[in-house]
Amino acid sequence: MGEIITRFPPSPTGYLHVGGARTALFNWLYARKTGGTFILRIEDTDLERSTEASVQAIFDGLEWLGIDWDQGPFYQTQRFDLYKEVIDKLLEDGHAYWCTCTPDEIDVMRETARANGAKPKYNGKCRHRNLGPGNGAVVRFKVPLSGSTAFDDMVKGRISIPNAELDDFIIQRSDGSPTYNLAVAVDDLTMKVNTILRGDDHVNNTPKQVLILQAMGETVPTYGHVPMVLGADKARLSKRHGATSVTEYRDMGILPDAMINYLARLGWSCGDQEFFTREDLIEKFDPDHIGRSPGVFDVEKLLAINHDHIQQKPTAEVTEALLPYLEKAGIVAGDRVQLEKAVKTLAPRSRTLVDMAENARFYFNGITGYDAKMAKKAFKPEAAEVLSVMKAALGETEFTQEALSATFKAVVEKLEVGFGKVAMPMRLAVSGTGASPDMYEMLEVLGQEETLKRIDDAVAHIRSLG
RNA sequence: GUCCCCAUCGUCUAGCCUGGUCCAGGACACCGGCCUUUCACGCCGGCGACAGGGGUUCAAAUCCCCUUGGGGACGCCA
Repeated sequence: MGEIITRFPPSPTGYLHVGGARTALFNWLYARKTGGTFILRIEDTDLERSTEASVQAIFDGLEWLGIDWDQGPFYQTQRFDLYKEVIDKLLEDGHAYWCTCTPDEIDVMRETARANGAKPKYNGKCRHRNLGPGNGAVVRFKVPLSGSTAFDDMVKGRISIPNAELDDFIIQRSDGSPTYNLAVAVDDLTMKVNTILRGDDHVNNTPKQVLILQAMGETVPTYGHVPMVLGADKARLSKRHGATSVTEYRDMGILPDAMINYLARLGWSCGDQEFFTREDLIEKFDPDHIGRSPGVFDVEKLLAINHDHIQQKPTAEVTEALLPYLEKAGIVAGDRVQLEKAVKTLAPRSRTLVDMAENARFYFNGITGYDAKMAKKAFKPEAAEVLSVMKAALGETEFTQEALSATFKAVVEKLEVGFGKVAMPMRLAVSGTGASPDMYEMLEVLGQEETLKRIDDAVAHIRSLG
């Protein structure tokens, strides 16, 4: 086939949703894997619903995911002259005709057909009337009355649809604008797109596009229809199932690499492999392994894979990604070195960057109080004594894990108590809670000065209780 | 209603094209245990599926047919 040329053609009528993101990803991956070209095309022929804000939202979504394009963005509204030319040619060659039937008349046709148990279709009334352009007239494509139109789908195999199922669909609206099927066929042809991975919901449009291309005497691209993404109830994914916009997942603290990993594995597989870096995906993506059945979007699994990425990714990169979430949470981290150390302690216990930012709060913003349940156990009067001893010992300790460990051991021996008697008050004093990172790692991140200060605060707090 | 597509654990899936190595493998979730200074991580183990029925075959999750179920499409939306 030569160079693979794929495209992603969203219509700017809303944000980038996860289903769209996945088809964009598949096309992008295939182009990147094969060293081909990936085109972005904005399908804005619906002047009523297309908005500038949506275009921007789609760019934002793609940018966040790290999906870049080689050509475009092309806007269909800027290509009306081209569509017009093709439509005129189709008219001229007898592959299309003018129609003056009103929407109301067509409604009646459809009602009638439906009542007879047939497929609701336009009945071809104007097909042989040899009408010319007139106000309110549309142009319809002349679909063969018999036979069938087939194509070999990359994921589903050969698909064949009887032409009798199709009606003479509109290719030019009464306002002169082209409709979807016409514009797509023309664009894919002129942009030399040869591989089209798109949602399942387009299967029924494919014969129409094939027919247009054939009428133009052109060859058709290779199609691959990817099954839909469903919600937990197996219905098509929609807002009522929760977040459907990719940027909502960004806001939830999902790493872009985790998002594309999850999205790729939803409907595509590579043996038993679950974890993929971006490079892995590009190297291993193969449309042959796109599944044929629809899949349910499972946030739990997304969170799990996000956790894996948080742990696998180099600390410096996770730290960089965390920055905006810290800012949003109002957390002012210390220097970068300290922050990275903190991130290292937090990674195993954070499923999202939002979690991680929240878990980092005690390191940098100080503590606002002590967990009540924990305080009842750990802050008994004698704890003040233990903490004082710890403070003295820590004042002489170098804040490295080995030295810290040795100091704790020495204090425990000197006091002749269980380790918990020392660790519990310390943990609470320093973190404010009973759940924190490993003691030595935590103290190392916190540093000597801050640790001693917090111990003082805790001692004062315990004594104030009487 | 008509047409198109799909059908392996609760979920994502491997296996299916090129039948036997599958009394079906992995992951998420769930349950139990281990580790342990907390919470986690990690590790080990458990639960759990070939929609149903017919064929073809020495042999079927794998091939064929039917049924059932699910999804999609049927717009001067894309």
